Amino acid sequence: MSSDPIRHDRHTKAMNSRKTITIKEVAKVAGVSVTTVSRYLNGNLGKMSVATQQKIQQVIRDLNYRPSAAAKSMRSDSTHIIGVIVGDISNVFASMLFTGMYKTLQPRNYSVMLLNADNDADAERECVEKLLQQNVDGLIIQPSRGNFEDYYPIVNAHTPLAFVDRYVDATPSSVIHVTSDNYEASRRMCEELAGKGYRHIVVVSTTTVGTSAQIPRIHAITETARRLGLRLSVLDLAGGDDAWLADALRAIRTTSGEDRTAVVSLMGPLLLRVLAASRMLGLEFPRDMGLLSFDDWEWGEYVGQGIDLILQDPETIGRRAGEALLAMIRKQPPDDNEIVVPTKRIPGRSL
Amino acid sequence: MSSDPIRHDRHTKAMNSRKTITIKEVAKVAGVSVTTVSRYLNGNLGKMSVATQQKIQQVIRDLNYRPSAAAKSMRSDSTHIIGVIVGDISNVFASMLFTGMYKTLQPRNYSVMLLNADNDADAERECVEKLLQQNVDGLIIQPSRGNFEDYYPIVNAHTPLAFVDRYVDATPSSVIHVTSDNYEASRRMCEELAGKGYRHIVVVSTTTVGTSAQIPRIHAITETARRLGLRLSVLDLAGGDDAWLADALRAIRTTSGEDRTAVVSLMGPLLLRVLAASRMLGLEFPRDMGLLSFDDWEWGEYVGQGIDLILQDPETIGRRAGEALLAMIRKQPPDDNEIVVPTKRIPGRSL
DNA sequence: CTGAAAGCGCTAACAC
DNA sequence: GTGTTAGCGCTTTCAG
Repeated sequence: MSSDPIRHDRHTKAMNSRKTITIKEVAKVAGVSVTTVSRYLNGNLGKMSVATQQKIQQVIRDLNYRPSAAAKSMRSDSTHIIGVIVGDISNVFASMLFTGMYKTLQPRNYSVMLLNADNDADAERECVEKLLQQNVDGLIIQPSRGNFEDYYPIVNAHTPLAFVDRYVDATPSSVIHVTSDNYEASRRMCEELAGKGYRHIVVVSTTTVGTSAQIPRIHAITETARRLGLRLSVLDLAGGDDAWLADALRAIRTTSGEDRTAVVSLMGPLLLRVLAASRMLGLEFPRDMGLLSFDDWEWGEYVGQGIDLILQDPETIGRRAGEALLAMIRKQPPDDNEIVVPTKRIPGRSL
Repeated sequence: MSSDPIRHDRHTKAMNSRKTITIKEVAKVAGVSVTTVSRYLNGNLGKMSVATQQKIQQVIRDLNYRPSAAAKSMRSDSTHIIGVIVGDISNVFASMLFTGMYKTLQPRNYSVMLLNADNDADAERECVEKLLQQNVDGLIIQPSRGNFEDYYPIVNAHTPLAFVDRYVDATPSSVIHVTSDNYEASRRMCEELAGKGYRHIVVVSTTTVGTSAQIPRIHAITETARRLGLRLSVLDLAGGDDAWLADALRAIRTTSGEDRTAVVSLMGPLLLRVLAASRMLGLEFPRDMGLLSFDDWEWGEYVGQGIDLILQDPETIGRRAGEALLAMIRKQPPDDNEIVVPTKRIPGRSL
């Protein structure tokens, strides 16, 4: 062995291993069987002699051996991959959500495959299909479809599933569900506005997706406004541009008369639009109107004297979803599949 | 067949396929060989009779067959997965970068495995290892290490590689490299500040990573400032909090004397810190000092009367990296491996 | 304490 | 036009 006649460049730093090294070669070079190597790799060192272990370890280093995930998963039927589908990755919400998941999944040695459904039901179906073909161990979805029927393939494949952020009708109890406290937060907000003397609430929304978290918010606001005798207008921005929004706001101001008006934006990106429209109109908050927005991080704090916010906690949503999913994968279903993550009211100077 | 005596629930919507369906079963049920099914699946319908095609398609639907990516990749030695490693996913930059990559990769039917290196060299090494075990078809990395030696395993595995955003010493020309025009943009900015009458530049940086894009920016600013005879201070925030920054800024103001001072923040997150510190001090821009920041999206536009920005285009960086990488995977190396994506100067009212 | 060998689901020669 | 069959690299009984 030490007088190996064949030229090899194992010593070269930039070694160019043409052929992929397999467990078989490791076994051969180490002078043991593949079984033993496999056992070593999986920490299954029942009563393996220390000498053997060291030998194997040495050979693995020398040969630069790297186990093939595909072959492994084929036998063990577990990929240690979690599939994640979000509505729109360019959104800050999605990126924080992902951060949260990652923090729980990575330490447990799970990898994440991240797909974007573009808030589109068909695209989402394809994403699901792709991930099922990858045989992912679990799936976390910010759903773009409203009815659970569309997710049957996942259930049939026996793949643990968690929904985050949005609501899906007829979701079976075996599916994990993690959202913000949309309803409660909206109700409290309405009561606060009324307490502050606002008599007219203008909701700015954009319900591009039927499953949007904006829906329960609108419900809560509607009910609470009715109960408290507040006037309510809903501006759905779908399609409209900033100028359209500016017009709408101006019209509303006119009709408000003596009533104090508060504009409520239902998500971070909408706040930007409201600010742009207000700038066109020369509106100032809270001088001319009150302003409050749902949001995902605190940039609004630095706008003007600070915008009043209801802050979601996407990172926690992601973390909890990841934890619950891992529990399911381990066949230890969590006690409660309905997880609600509280939002936080950040006071500003726009009310 | 129509009088199948065995009870099955193929008609049930929520069918519970216990066993995984393989290509073999499809073949059997369709009354053809596995080869034929495989050919059908891969669109390799040389002279396959239309009848056979339809039959197979039908059976695939009926059985709810889903090809196994692992088995496929094992034979074909290609996973159609691209590994992506970023420094910090919670960063807006990373999320836009990812968006850009995704837009080129997804239509070409590549999936993305996204890992976070936490701006840490060791963590990054593990990420690389993991992705190589997954046998990814290509790798896009926002590098956390400064020397190319550390990336040899990737080269040895013959995996196409692209670096984005940051610089790695001694990178071979076979590796793609996509960055902003950091140097040029910084030089132009200095000249602009001088032209506007600023005599003192205060750079706020945080060089947590040795490979940071902030380095070339600092270089360019240093050189240009010297050439133009501007005074220059560099505040490295590493470790310091907002109060520390406030103190530093106050001290600098004192020493500035009659010189007009401009604060230059080298990345978006730092701008937040500068704003927080200024608020503590009661500083206003541009009344007391000028302010300009590098950033990744235009939120600064809405702060005060609008912050002067140098906007990066992370989405384009990601897109270009994805395109070049795909070209390499197809053995069509792009003409130029050094891709520079221009930044954009967004005028504000803080200078 | 270790090994031999079957087989996971698929592709691609090579046959006919 | 379609079928047979040998592996891809690994885990895991079952046997010593």
